[in-house]
Amino acid sequence: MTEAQRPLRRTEIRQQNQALICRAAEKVFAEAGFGGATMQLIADMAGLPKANLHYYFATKEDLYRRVVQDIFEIWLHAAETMDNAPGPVEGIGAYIEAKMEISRRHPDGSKVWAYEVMHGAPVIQDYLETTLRDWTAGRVLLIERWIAEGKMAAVNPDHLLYMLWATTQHYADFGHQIATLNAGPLTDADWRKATESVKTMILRGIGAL
Amino acid sequence: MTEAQRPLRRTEIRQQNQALICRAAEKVFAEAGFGGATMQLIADMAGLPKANLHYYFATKEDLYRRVVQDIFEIWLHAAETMDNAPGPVEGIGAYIEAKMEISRRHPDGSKVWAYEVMHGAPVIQDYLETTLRDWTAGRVLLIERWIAEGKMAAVNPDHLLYMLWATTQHYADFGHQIATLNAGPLTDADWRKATESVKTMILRGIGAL
DNA sequence: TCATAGCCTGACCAACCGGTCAAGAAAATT
DNA sequence: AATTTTCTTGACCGGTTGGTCAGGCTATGA
Repeated sequence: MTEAQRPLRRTEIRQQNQALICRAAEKVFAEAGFGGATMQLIADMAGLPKANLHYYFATKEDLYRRVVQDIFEIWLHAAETMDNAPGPVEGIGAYIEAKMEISRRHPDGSKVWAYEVMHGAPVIQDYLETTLRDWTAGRVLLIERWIAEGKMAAVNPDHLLYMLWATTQHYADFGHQIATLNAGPLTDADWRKATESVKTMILRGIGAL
Repeated sequence: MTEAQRPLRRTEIRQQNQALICRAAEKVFAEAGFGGATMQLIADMAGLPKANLHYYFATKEDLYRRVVQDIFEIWLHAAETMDNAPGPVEGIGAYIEAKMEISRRHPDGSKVWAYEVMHGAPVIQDYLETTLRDWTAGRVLLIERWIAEGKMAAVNPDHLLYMLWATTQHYADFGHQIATLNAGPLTDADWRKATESVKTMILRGIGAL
């Protein structure tokens, strides 16, 4: 990426190459799944010899785990938008916007996550049982409080969360299908319209509008 | 399955073995993706020697294509429930119920479809551009008529369809995640509650309730 | 009963896979 | 400058994969 300047520092080389490999791996894993991806393909995509990948990541599974964890981090970080909101219109509205933005900016990451979960979550099962479960439980309490305060209808909080995840991630995971029906990739305006549609339908669906 | 009775007819043998192989393939493709699945695994799952698979399906890709097409058929058939309905409450309500039932009965098929689309739909691209596009266009007209007749709010029909697909298929594709958060697979009552929640939120979301 | 056509399968193969390794190049340290 | 540590890479390996094939087996039609 950056043209060859002065010799790079050791730590820089490490970080830069690891990031380069992760980016390439994310794309290949998204396009082919774990089984269909090959280290050679990832190496070619990154512009490095295959043996160099194994210098930074001992096994294909280690590299895959790293990619999945990176996505989970991004995903969790966006989830914070839901907190500190006075009500569902602001909280859930902001969460939808954040998740739609991730679907747009990190479609490959979203796909790898989908692959992983569909596969039975062999790598991130513990995350599901700890971090995700805790986060979900906290958000359920938040939603129940909003319901008790009369700020939204008495919907089932779990299924509301599933709907939020499903709808927003669909624009990444099934982006190819949407692009085909749309006769081309979504434009800026398309994404704005999609986000607005999702927000309106869901917020009205939970009686918050 | 059926105990060895009288010798089977030729056509019966063909149909029976092809169905057996397809069922096994669906499961393996869903669990491992196209790249991760192996003909040996599918053969073991079907209880047949690997060479026998190649007698009925020339290549792994042929078998995969058949599995994807079978799912598409089921999917399309369920889509008919939306027609001949007086309004969105009946039409979309029935469609949600049908799709939730498919997610429950054919979770593996749904996952293979998801894999295929995430992969860029190399096998069913033509279906997307013909059959699915036509079906979608027809349903968009139907929804626009309902809107014009004042039976529902003026939502964007495309994004409504995406939401329907995303939400219902999520219960199949991300079933493992849901089961983990739910501390176990969904029961009959759980599925009924899920279907009701989805129906209520979406129908209210489009102003049909 | 016999011939034919369709079904079955163990053994095999070339291609490819993830991963190793030794030897060299480059940077850091002394 | 010398030495050590980290980085780089072509060549290689055992194991697995999709696919083949010859030859045996079984139902069917005459």
